[in-house]
Amino acid sequence: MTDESTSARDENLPRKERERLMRRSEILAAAFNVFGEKGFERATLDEIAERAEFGKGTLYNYFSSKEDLFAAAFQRLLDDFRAIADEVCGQDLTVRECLTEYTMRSVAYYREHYAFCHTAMQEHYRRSVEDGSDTRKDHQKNVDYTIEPLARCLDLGMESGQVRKADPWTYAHIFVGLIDHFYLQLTREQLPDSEKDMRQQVDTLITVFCDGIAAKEKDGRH
Amino acid sequence: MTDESTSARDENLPRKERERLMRRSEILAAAFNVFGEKGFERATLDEIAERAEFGKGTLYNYFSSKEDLFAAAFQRLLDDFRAIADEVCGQDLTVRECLTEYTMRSVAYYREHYAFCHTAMQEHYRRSVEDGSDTRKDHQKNVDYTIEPLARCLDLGMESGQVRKADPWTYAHIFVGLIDHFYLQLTREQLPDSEKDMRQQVDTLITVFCDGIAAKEKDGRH
DNA sequence: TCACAGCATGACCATCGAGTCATCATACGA
DNA sequence: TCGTATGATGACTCGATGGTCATGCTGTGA
Repeated sequence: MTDESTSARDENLPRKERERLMRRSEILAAAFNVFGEKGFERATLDEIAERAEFGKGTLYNYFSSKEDLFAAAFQRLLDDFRAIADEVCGQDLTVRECLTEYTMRSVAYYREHYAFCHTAMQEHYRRSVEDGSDTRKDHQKNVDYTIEPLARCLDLGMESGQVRKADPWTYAHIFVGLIDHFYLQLTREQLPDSEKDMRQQVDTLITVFCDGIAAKEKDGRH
Repeated sequence: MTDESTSARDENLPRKERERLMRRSEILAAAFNVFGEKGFERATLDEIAERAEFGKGTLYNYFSSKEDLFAAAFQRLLDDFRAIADEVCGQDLTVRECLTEYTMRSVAYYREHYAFCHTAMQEHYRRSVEDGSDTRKDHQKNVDYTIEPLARCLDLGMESGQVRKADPWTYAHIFVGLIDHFYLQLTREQLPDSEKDMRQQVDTLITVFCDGIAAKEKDGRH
């Protein structure tokens, strides 16, 4: 739902196309809000259309069904997280800086789109148990997509000697587990508001992780 | 949903009454399953009735609405947790034994009724944000009800010098936060199956907590 | 200015499910 | 055995909502 995620993709398209994407994006934004507030079932297409300032029929010019609209919103969520990882890892940072930055930004994103993140996780879970598919595998695939750049970053860190040699994906998953900690705090509204306090907390967590994965040295200094 | 929670309340009632409670309990059990599998909105009274082997109309002789049925199921959940706390704290145990036993049993309960616990938390959350009431306060009231015996147990521990003097409710809440750790693992299907391994994990966690709240002594021994 | 393509629209339809109630089965007391 | 009360039942009602489509509007190019 970041503006960048919209405009970045539009750049040099004919106006018609750009406008169409714009409208699609507005519908998606409304869907984010309504799905977030009401959950999938209680959200109505009428309300989403009204919020987006379109008629209901218009929605069907952009999405084939309520389910499809939800899937698109969910995909947007994944893309946004992936974009954060891409951007952070694209800069020339140490592994530690990378992880810190990623954590700060993704928690900020969580906070901003808290309601939809919540609904998305619920519905995703419900869907994966519904049709008997393996929950974990499906979920894992999505998580992997969003953090792939982090895994690559860790891999590079291993080659450059910053990080202990191991499977980078394993470390990436452990890292995500640690971030969940913040997500939980968010749910309980226990997260500090100020950027400074937040950075302090993130730093504590990153220290634990970085010490845990740091290349072993003889001096063992923290 | 424990059998005890049903029969314990029935003891010496006239047969009519007992049967009525029994049937109510069966409906509640079906509701646990269907709400758990489908979530509140997707669950239908037809299915709940079918599972309970009653006609749909019969449900309305026991509960006034779908909402009411859900509320009753939710209350049953709280009562069951409360019953665990009551029973554990009723025995003559040290604080540490109490907490260990409570953890083992509540995690076992979580595991058995995982789906409904999940749905219940989701819906409870949704409801509390819906009507603008304060989420945290409402949620806290329910949590407090279920762990009240634990708070009392901690309070006694303080008087008998086992536990550092402080607000027992604060400690009780911290303790619940720690248990959440297991709940999360459960969600990810990462919890050990064997009783022995489980007890091992619980012990680790309890040690952290007990060391943290132990009355301060000069020798400072772990 | 006109014709046409593309798109927005909301009235309409079909489905679904919560909740009702007339009816029927059963138990029990007279 | 009969009459009554209690309670189970599922066909039915009715509102809500996902999805459709005939209509009309707007912008563009001739």
